[in-house]
Amino acid sequence: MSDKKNTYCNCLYYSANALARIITKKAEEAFSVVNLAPSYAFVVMTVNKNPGLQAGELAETMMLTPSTVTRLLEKLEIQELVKRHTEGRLTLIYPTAKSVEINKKIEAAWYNLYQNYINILGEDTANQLTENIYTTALKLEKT
Amino acid sequence: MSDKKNTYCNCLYYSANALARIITKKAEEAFSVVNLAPSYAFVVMTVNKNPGLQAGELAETMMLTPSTVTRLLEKLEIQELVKRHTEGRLTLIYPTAKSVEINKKIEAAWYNLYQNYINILGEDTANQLTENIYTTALKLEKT
DNA sequence: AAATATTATTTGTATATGCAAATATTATTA
DNA sequence: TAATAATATTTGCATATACAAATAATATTT
Repeated sequence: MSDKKNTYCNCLYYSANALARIITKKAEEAFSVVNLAPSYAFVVMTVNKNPGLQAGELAETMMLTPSTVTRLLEKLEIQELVKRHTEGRLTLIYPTAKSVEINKKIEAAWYNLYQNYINILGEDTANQLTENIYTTALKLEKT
Repeated sequence: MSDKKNTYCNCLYYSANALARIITKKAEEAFSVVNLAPSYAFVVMTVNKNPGLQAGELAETMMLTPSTVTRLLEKLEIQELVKRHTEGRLTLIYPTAKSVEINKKIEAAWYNLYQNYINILGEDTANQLTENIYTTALKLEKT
């Protein structure tokens, strides 16, 4: 029984995905107050902070593929939470009245998410792990 | 620019998902030699090692929801890589000739995945991180 | 300047995953 | 023993994400 449980826990693929699913669930709860799935909330925050950002830059920042970002932007545009402006082959993204209006709520939700998991993990532990995970992602990405 | 990159890297949701996507891509490559997406490969390995395993146990072991496991099993059954046996309200899962036959290949692929990332990260570092991620997932799950 | 290569974005399609509800079975209580 | 509760699995539906190909625009070369 516990054999089964422990067979794969030393596999980074397995562990990383398990953690991602669990923390995503928490993030969904946290951002539900603004009716946004977490990645959408991140797009809105990022665009609010960087008006005129290129779609490709956003993809790189979020470590998502361009096609995924296109899909996120499509849906956010329908909700009037971003505005796309095509300039030549570039797509520049801008905040909207609505996105600016809810920005504080989004950031508060983000903060609540943070509080939630540092309460469980401890702040230093959580921060160290997060940084470790991030730098690992960067290392593996470059291969 | 690098502001944008660094805004979210201290968020566990963001980092964990980024890492999961990247390592999943590597896992997909590794398991492509057996034409299986990683989660399917894990199911096959697990069932080969634990014949008669319950669907729910498998879900718990893999930290996936029961419905997801049902979907995985459906598709594996079509490919004759598992056999489901309904006993009352339980579903017991068994290996097949085919799944037993490819088990060594799957385990080799798994080992290659491991070699791949420990080459980049260093074995001890990778193992420590993996364990850290796993125990964190467990902690957060229980909340 | 025309031809070609590079770059940025979008679109068609596929898939993994989960939630909530439905179903089916077993256990418990009255 | 009949009624109810608990448990295990499956189904209907929704969604995030990616790959590969298509499109469109700019840069480079000849």
